[in-house]
Order: sequence, then C-alpha cells, then structure tokens
Amino acid sequence: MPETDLADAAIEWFDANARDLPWRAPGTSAWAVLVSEIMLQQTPVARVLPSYQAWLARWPEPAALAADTPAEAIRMWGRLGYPRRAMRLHECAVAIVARHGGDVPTDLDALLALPGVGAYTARAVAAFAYGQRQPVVDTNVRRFVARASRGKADAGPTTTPADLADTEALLPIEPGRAARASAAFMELGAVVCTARAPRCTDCPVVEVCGWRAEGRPTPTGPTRRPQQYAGTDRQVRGLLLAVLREADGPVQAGQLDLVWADAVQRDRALRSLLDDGLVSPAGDGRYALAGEA
DNA sequence: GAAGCGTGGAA
DNA sequence: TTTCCAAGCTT
Repeated sequence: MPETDLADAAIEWFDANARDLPWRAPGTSAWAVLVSEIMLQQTPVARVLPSYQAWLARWPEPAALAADTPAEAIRMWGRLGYPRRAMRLHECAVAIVARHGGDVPTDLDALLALPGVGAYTARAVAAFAYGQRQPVVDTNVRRFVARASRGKADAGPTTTPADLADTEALLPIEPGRAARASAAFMELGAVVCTARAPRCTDCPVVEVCGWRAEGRPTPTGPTRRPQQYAGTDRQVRGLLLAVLREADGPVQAGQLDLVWADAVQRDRALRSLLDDGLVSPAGDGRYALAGEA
C-alpha cells in the first residue's frame, strides 16, 4: 500500500527534520494555532515569527482581543500585509466569545463559519490544535501530492473537493498520526518539494515518488501572469493604511492626500477601505482605523 | 471561476 | 534592476 509508505516516510522524516517553529511547540493553544495560520496565509514564516510572538503576548486568548478595538488589531498587524486578515481575526475573537464561550471551536463546520477561516485554515486548526484526522491542503501540500502521489509536475488550478479527497486518501487512519502526516506533507512541500528547485536528493519519499518515476517532467500548462503591484489601487490602499496605522488617532483627509497624487485613484482606494471596514470616517473630515472613530 | 487583496526578501 | 512569489479567503 504505497499511500501508507508515503505518510510513514514523511512522518519519520518530519520527526527528525521539522523546523522548530513556536506554533508547533507542545501545549500550543488552539488560539495560538489559529493566529499562526491566519498570519501565515500568503506570508513567509520569517516575517510571521515576530508578529506572532507580539500578538499572543498582548492577546493570549480570544477574549482579550475581543475586548480591544479592531483599530488596535490592524495597528498591531503592522506590515504583515493583507490587513483585512487583522480585522477578520478580531471578528474571529468576537465570534469565538459570542458563540463558543471564548474557546476556539473544535468542530470543523464551526471553524469554517468563523470570519477569514476557509477550507485550509479550518482543517489546519482541527488537525494541528485538536489532533483530528482532516486533510490539510495548502499550496505546499497540493504540490507535494500532485508530484509524489500523482506523478505530475505541478498541482494545476485549485479544485478544493478533489484536492481534499486526494490528500485525505494519503492520511493514516489514526487521527494523531494523520495530523502529523499533514504537518509532514506541508513541511516537505515548503522546504524539500519546492516549486522552483525541488531538493529530491534530500527527499524521504523519493523512492515512491510518482513524479520521479515519470522522469520529473516539466510543467506544461500556461504560466500564470504575475500579479502587478506598482501603481495599483492595492498599493494606494497600503499607503493610506500605513498613514492611519502610524497615527495615534483620526487624521485629516489632507494627510492622506499626500501619499498619492492622483485624486481619483486615491479616493477610490479610500472608499474601498471604508467599504471593507478597515477605515472609518470620523465625521469631521477625518479618517481613522476601524473602531477608532 | 476569475479577480482583488500587501509586503518585502530572494532569485 | 526587475521579477517572482509566500501555510488563502472572499466576492
């Protein structure tokens, strides 16, 4: 049964080679796991580490964050990127207090119902915080499974139901071991079975790898155009929010005018921040982070 | 299903 | 210097 071989080899390798990341320490709370997972969405581990420590030092449990303002969450988020994650994490804390008595829920559907928690994050919390047998599928796991199990060069477009089923089929039956396999698959995808230059000589499953068996074919599909950033509304949003984040309270609109010359684009970006709930009008021509005015 | 959403370090 | 992209989610 090669599927079992894959998980067993991955777990054995993980036990000996896993990076010593703080959210993997024994006794890490479910809240800490949730915070780490949200921060790690599209954000490198190295940049998350200091923010993670600071966040949990200030808000060690959901109730503490829920009692603070969204503005403070957005400010504490700093330059991690995608600041709506900070707002959603605050909303998460409020929902956890309101719906679950302040404890991060263990039920998958309850996790999925939390703001900013999707198919990946919900299962990551269920598996890593609560030891459940859930397929945890992020970009690393998709790539690893596509190569090792299916012999493909890359994972192709996301097909969540199929991705979940394919990965679930690889998991050991025992829940704790399944959770460990999920962590191992992620780690392998992140540090060995990488997108650009996979380190097959260091891979513990190379003997049963379908991609290797196929002669490591190169990707065939059209490469996705890289996202542009310079000059986009996205950049302007970032500039506007940086001003508000670094201010102690509401700022004059004139202050915001300084960060971008094009008034049309600037106003559009500000309006989108207001629509997203990241920014609030102070009512006197000033603007502030949400909940601060 | 595609597009929008930040940031900064490595290639 | 420019390009690429890193543990996704929402609409």
